[in-house]
Amino acid sequence: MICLGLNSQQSEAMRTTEGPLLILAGAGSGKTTVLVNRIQYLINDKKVHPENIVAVTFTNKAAKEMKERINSKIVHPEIQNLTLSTFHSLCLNILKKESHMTSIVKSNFKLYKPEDCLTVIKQCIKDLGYQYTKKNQDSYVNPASILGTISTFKNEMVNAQCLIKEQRENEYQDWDKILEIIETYSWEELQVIHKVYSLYEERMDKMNALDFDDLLFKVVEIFMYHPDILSKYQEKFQYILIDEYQDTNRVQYIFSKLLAAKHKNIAVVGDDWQSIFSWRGADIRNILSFDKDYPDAKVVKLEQNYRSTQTIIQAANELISNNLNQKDKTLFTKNKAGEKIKLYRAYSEHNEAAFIANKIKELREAAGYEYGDFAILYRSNRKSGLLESTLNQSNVPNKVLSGLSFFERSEIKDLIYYLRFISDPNDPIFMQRVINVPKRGIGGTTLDKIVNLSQSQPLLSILQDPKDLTRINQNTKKGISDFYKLINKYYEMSKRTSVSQLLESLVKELQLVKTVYFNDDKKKRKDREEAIEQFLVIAKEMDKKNSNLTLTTFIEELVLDPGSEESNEGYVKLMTMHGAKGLEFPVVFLVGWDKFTFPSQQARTEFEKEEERRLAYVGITRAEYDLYITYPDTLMVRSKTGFLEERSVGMSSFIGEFDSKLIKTLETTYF
DNA sequence: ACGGGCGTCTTTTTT
DNA sequence: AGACGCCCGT
Repeated sequence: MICLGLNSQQSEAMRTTEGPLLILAGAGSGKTTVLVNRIQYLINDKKVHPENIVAVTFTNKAAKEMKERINSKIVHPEIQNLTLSTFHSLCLNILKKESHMTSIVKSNFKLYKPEDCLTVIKQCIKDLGYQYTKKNQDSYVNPASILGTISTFKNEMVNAQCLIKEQRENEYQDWDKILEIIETYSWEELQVIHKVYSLYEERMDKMNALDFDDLLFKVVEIFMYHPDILSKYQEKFQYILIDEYQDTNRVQYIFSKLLAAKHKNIAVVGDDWQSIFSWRGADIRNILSFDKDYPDAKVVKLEQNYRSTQTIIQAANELISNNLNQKDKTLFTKNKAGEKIKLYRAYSEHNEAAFIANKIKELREAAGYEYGDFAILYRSNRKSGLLESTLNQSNVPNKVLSGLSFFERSEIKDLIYYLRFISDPNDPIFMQRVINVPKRGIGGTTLDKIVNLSQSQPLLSILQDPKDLTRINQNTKKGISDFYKLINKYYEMSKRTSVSQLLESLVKELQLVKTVYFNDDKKKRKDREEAIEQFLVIAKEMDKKNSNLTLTTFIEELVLDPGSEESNEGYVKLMTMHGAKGLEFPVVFLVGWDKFTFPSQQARTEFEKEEERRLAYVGITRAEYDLYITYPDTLMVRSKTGFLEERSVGMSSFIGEFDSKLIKTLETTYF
């Protein structure tokens, strides 16, 4: 088969179907095209059944994009049997199928979001006699950082017991790395971590809850202890494809390795230059040493960039060449030199935002760009607010992506937590979020009492008859009773009605905007009503798509993929550089490239600094034609004494890392 | 003693 | 936007 439109490396990556294959795909080298072609080739030419292929991506966005391209390109009666999903949802499905075969997870487990886990952690910290507020106190334990640490250990397949023993528990652990992590903590810190981790495990287990990291960890445990189950999946998934391999962490790496052990038809795609998730446990060594794991691996390099101008590629190459530990490859393009990279020094963050708003309007009028051609990328979400409001003031249509999504809106969150509590009315975490929404006279103290009591008796029975709660006043009692009646009603209803019907009557009964958000101005209230209406539409659509949609499945989908936001055309897109990975835009603004914010002050080790540089590389290579880099000269910074002060910062060191001939410095102006 | 309203501080990056 | 501390009303 001659495949027009693929260069020889791309074509080779497509045709090498048997045995291990490493595809090193530079930015903009047509990676997704190759993957889709490869799947098509497997199905049409190699006659592989779609059900025997699994393609794993990192983000929902990537999975969605690939699905769309496969559906429009590949015609096959059983194409829906192809498994294409993120690591997490793949593992969720495996766990749901296998939970009855093993004691590793209970059937009917539920999934906790990070914020739910944080609530659990806080309670653990408190119950162990530490404090999670008041930073200056001796007994202070930072819940977020403990949760991060637990996540790190779970990614390394270390449970609480294994942590305290400090002994390798199974052959899949990378014990050197684990020791390295352990060494970053003092003995005292480690004791605290161990105590909280143990209690956290116990509580999660008791509530029958799994966190995101458990999804992978538990599947690998099942594979380890049930060879029959593993072999079933090895037979099913004979052809394995893993995208963004440079972002895999240990447990994902082991998962892939176990799955591929039998047939060894594993193709991984990645770019070590774009590895930006090590803070989440991603281990760049997984891609760097793929050829050591599979000595007969074939390596294909996709080095031609089809996305960007010469200038952009040259700048990106010069920047990344400052990193030492990386695979030897190049990135080149046959595209035109194009525009120079524009550099703008702003007086302040306001001035920076105003410049961008102005420039977008100007380019749209003078250069024929649409609003949808622009993207503004920042290091941290903190930056989105100012940019968003400045663009709004200038009447530039825009959308903040990947930040606070639709499902993060508080009225939608209220409803989701109601649904979650209805789906499991014995869950104290879900209850806490809704018991006093709207106000029912139940405050922190009563809540604590209820939660404490729920350790020894079913939550629902406490709410039904709060006789064991000491000293509660009439008003509070009434509130609890009202809440119980409400939940009980919908709990019963959920057994019979569809998700959307349930949600619809819940929305009608709660009247959230009237009862909770009555203090908002008119416009905001209308906005909330519309969001709720939109949520109802989403529920209806999901009901329609899946005629036996259960409340549990509905919730799982929302938890695991809350960002199913359409990348709307006609809007300027705002997102983090992390969020922009895999995307491309005709015109890109990289904002906040000042010394203080980028590279991040938190990045202290050489390794972390290199990761910041890779992030810069990702940012630069998102641009097709026109790239703007901006930085504020002064920044409002909180000093150590706690006061906000204006500090003069200056430009990021990264800007000096590429040839100044590539840069055109723009004049600083007031707007 | 308890709930609720209001002011103040803080926020890397994400499945 | 959320979490938390402080103060006032019941």
